[in-house]
Amino acid sequence: MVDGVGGIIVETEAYHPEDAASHAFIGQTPRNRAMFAGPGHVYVYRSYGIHWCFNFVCADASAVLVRAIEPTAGLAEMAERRGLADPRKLCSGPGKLAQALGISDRHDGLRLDSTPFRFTPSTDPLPVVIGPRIGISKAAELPWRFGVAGSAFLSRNFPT
DNA sequence: ACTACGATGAACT
DNA sequence: GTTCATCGTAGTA
Repeated sequence: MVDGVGGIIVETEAYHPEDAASHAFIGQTPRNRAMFAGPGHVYVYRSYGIHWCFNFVCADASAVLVRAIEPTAGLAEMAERRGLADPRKLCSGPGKLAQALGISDRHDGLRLDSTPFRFTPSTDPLPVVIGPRIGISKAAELPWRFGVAGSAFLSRNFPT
Protein backbone atom coordinates (compact mmCIF):
# COMPACT_ATOMS: atom_id res chain seq x y z
CA MET A 1 0.00 0.00 0.00
CA VAL A 2 1.35 3.43 -0.94
CA ASP A 3 -0.45 6.51 0.38
CA GLY A 4 -3.61 4.48 0.79
CA VAL A 5 -3.48 3.12 -2.75
CA GLY A 6 -2.64 -0.52 -3.28
CA GLY A 7 -3.79 -4.08 -2.81
CA ILE A 8 -2.71 -7.67 -2.40
CA ILE A 9 0.59 -8.77 -3.90
CA VAL A 10 -0.14 -11.73 -6.17
CA GLU A 11 3.11 -12.14 -8.10
CA THR A 12 6.80 -11.68 -7.27
CA GLU A 13 10.27 -12.67 -8.43
CA ALA A 14 13.37 -13.27 -6.33
CA TYR A 15 16.85 -11.95 -7.06
CA HIS A 16 19.99 -13.03 -5.24
CA PRO A 17 23.40 -11.29 -5.44
CA GLU A 18 25.05 -14.47 -6.77
CA ASP A 19 22.40 -14.68 -9.45
CA ALA A 20 23.65 -13.24 -12.76
CA ALA A 21 20.26 -11.68 -13.46
CA SER A 22 20.34 -9.59 -10.27
CA HIS A 23 21.31 -5.94 -10.37
CA ALA A 24 23.39 -6.66 -7.26
CA PHE A 25 25.45 -9.31 -9.10
CA ILE A 26 28.07 -6.81 -10.27
CA GLY A 27 28.46 -5.28 -6.81
CA GLN A 28 27.30 -2.00 -5.40
CA THR A 29 26.84 0.92 -7.81
CA PRO A 30 25.05 4.29 -7.54
CA ARG A 31 21.93 2.80 -9.05
CA ASN A 32 21.60 -0.27 -6.84
CA ARG A 33 22.81 1.23 -3.57
CA ALA A 34 19.36 0.67 -2.02
CA MET A 35 19.82 -3.08 -2.47
CA PHE A 36 22.75 -2.90 -0.09
CA ALA A 37 20.95 -0.74 2.47
CA GLY A 38 19.64 -3.75 4.36
CA PRO A 39 16.35 -5.59 4.77
CA GLY A 40 13.15 -3.55 4.68
CA HIS A 41 14.36 -0.95 2.23
CA VAL A 42 12.76 -0.22 -1.11
CA TYR A 43 14.67 -0.45 -4.38
CA VAL A 44 13.21 1.38 -7.38
CA TYR A 45 14.91 1.41 -10.78
CA ARG A 46 14.13 2.64 -14.28
CA SER A 47 13.40 -0.10 -16.78
CA TYR A 48 13.83 0.31 -20.53
CA GLY A 49 14.11 4.06 -20.03
CA ILE A 50 10.36 4.23 -19.57
CA HIS A 51 9.00 2.31 -16.60
CA TRP A 52 9.71 2.09 -12.89
CA CYS A 53 10.04 -1.23 -11.09
CA PHE A 54 9.47 -1.74 -7.39
CA ASN A 55 11.42 -4.12 -5.13
CA PHE A 56 11.59 -5.08 -1.48
CA VAL A 57 15.14 -5.51 -0.26
CA CYS A 58 15.84 -8.59 1.87
CA ALA A 59 18.98 -9.70 3.68
CA ASP A 60 22.39 -9.62 1.97
CA ALA A 61 21.50 -7.54 -1.08
CA SER A 62 18.83 -9.93 -2.23
CA ALA A 63 15.54 -8.47 -3.39
CA VAL A 64 12.00 -9.31 -4.38
CA LEU A 65 10.53 -7.69 -7.47
CA VAL A 66 6.80 -7.05 -7.10
CA ARG A 67 5.37 -8.07 -10.45
CA ALA A 68 1.61 -7.85 -9.91
CA ILE A 69 -0.99 -6.69 -7.41
CA GLU A 70 -4.69 -7.33 -7.01
CA PRO A 71 -5.99 -3.78 -6.53
CA THR A 72 -8.16 -3.31 -3.44
CA ALA A 73 -7.86 0.36 -2.52
CA GLY A 74 -7.65 3.61 -4.44
CA LEU A 75 -8.99 2.12 -7.65
CA ALA A 76 -10.06 5.51 -8.99
CA GLU A 77 -6.62 7.02 -8.44
CA MET A 78 -4.97 4.03 -10.11
CA ALA A 79 -7.32 4.27 -13.05
CA GLU A 80 -6.49 7.92 -13.47
CA ARG A 81 -2.72 7.33 -13.38
CA ARG A 82 -2.96 4.40 -15.77
CA GLY A 83 -5.54 5.88 -18.10
CA LEU A 84 -7.66 2.72 -17.85
CA ALA A 85 -10.32 1.34 -15.56
CA ASP A 86 -10.11 -2.45 -16.02
CA PRO A 87 -8.95 -3.71 -12.60
CA ARG A 88 -7.16 -6.63 -14.24
CA LYS A 89 -4.96 -4.30 -16.23
CA LEU A 90 -4.16 -1.73 -13.55
CA CYS A 91 -1.34 -3.58 -11.78
CA SER A 92 -0.70 -6.72 -13.88
CA GLY A 93 3.02 -6.12 -14.43
CA PRO A 94 5.96 -4.48 -12.67
CA GLY A 95 5.90 -1.27 -14.69
CA LYS A 96 2.12 -1.02 -14.56
CA LEU A 97 1.88 -1.40 -10.79
CA ALA A 98 4.57 1.19 -10.22
CA GLN A 99 2.65 3.64 -12.39
CA ALA A 100 -0.66 2.81 -10.68
CA LEU A 101 0.84 3.31 -7.21
CA GLY A 102 2.67 6.47 -8.20
CA ILE A 103 6.07 4.94 -7.49
CA SER A 104 9.17 6.60 -8.92
CA ASP A 105 12.82 7.24 -8.12
CA ARG A 106 11.89 9.42 -5.17
CA HIS A 107 10.87 6.22 -3.36
CA ASP A 108 14.24 4.57 -3.96
CA GLY A 109 16.02 3.83 -0.70
CA LEU A 110 13.03 4.55 1.55
CA ARG A 111 11.96 2.09 4.19
CA LEU A 112 9.00 -0.20 3.76
CA ASP A 113 7.85 0.33 7.34
CA SER A 114 7.41 4.08 7.10
CA THR A 115 5.35 6.54 5.09
CA PRO A 116 4.15 6.50 2.42
CA PHE A 117 4.32 2.70 2.59
CA ARG A 118 2.22 0.33 4.60
CA PHE A 119 3.17 -3.31 4.34
CA THR A 120 0.94 -5.92 5.98
CA PRO A 121 1.90 -9.59 5.73
CA SER A 122 -1.05 -11.74 4.75
CA THR A 123 -2.70 -13.65 7.55
CA ASP A 124 -4.26 -16.50 5.63
CA PRO A 125 -1.96 -18.66 3.53
CA LEU A 126 -2.50 -18.41 -0.22
CA PRO A 127 -1.96 -21.17 -2.79
CA VAL A 128 1.34 -20.42 -4.53
CA VAL A 129 2.53 -21.48 -7.95
CA ILE A 130 6.19 -21.35 -8.99
CA GLY A 131 7.76 -20.88 -12.39
CA PRO A 132 10.71 -19.46 -14.36
CA ARG A 133 11.32 -15.73 -14.26
CA ILE A 134 10.27 -13.39 -17.04
CA GLY A 135 12.10 -10.96 -19.28
CA ILE A 136 15.69 -11.83 -18.39
CA SER A 137 18.48 -13.36 -20.45
CA LYS A 138 20.73 -14.66 -17.67
CA ALA A 139 19.83 -17.45 -15.27
CA ALA A 140 16.37 -17.43 -16.83
CA GLU A 141 15.88 -21.06 -15.93
CA LEU A 142 15.81 -20.47 -12.17
CA PRO A 143 12.27 -21.09 -10.89
CA TRP A 144 12.14 -17.94 -8.83
CA ARG A 145 8.82 -16.50 -9.94
CA PHE A 146 6.00 -16.89 -7.46
CA GLY A 147 2.31 -16.25 -7.91
CA VAL A 148 -1.04 -16.80 -6.28
CA ALA A 149 -2.61 -19.80 -7.98
CA GLY A 150 -5.59 -18.92 -10.11
CA SER A 151 -5.35 -15.17 -9.60
CA ALA A 152 -6.85 -13.10 -12.40
CA PHE A 153 -4.36 -10.29 -11.74
CA LEU A 154 -1.07 -11.93 -12.79
CA SER A 155 1.18 -10.32 -15.40
CA ARG A 156 1.07 -13.60 -17.34
CA ASN A 157 -0.09 -17.09 -16.62
CA PHE A 158 2.32 -19.65 -15.29
CA PRO A 159 3.46 -22.51 -17.51
CA THR A 160 1.74 -25.78 -16.75
C1' DA B 1 33.25 10.19 -25.17
C1' DC B 2 30.88 6.31 -27.21
C1' DT B 3 28.09 2.29 -27.42
C1' DA B 4 25.00 -1.54 -26.30
C1' DC B 5 21.36 -3.14 -23.84
C1' DG B 6 17.65 -4.09 -20.68
C1' DA B 7 13.90 -7.58 -13.98
C1' DT B 8 8.61 -3.64 -19.92
C1' DG B 9 4.37 -2.44 -22.09
C1' DA B 10 1.57 -0.96 -25.80
C1' DA B 11 0.37 -1.22 -30.35
C1' DC B 12 0.25 -3.76 -34.28
C1' DT B 13 -0.19 -8.00 -37.93
C1' DG C 1 2.90 -13.74 -32.69
C1' DT C 2 6.20 -9.24 -33.73
C1' DT C 3 7.90 -4.38 -33.42
C1' DC C 4 9.47 -0.50 -31.09
C1' DA C 5 9.47 3.63 -27.94
C1' DT C 6 13.12 5.66 -24.93
C1' DC C 7 17.09 6.65 -21.61
C1' DG C 8 19.99 5.55 -17.60
C1' DT C 9 23.59 2.47 -16.60
C1' DA C 10 27.71 0.10 -17.13
C1' DG C 11 31.36 -1.44 -19.99
C1' DT C 12 34.77 -0.06 -23.18
C1' DA C 13 38.31 3.40 -25.20
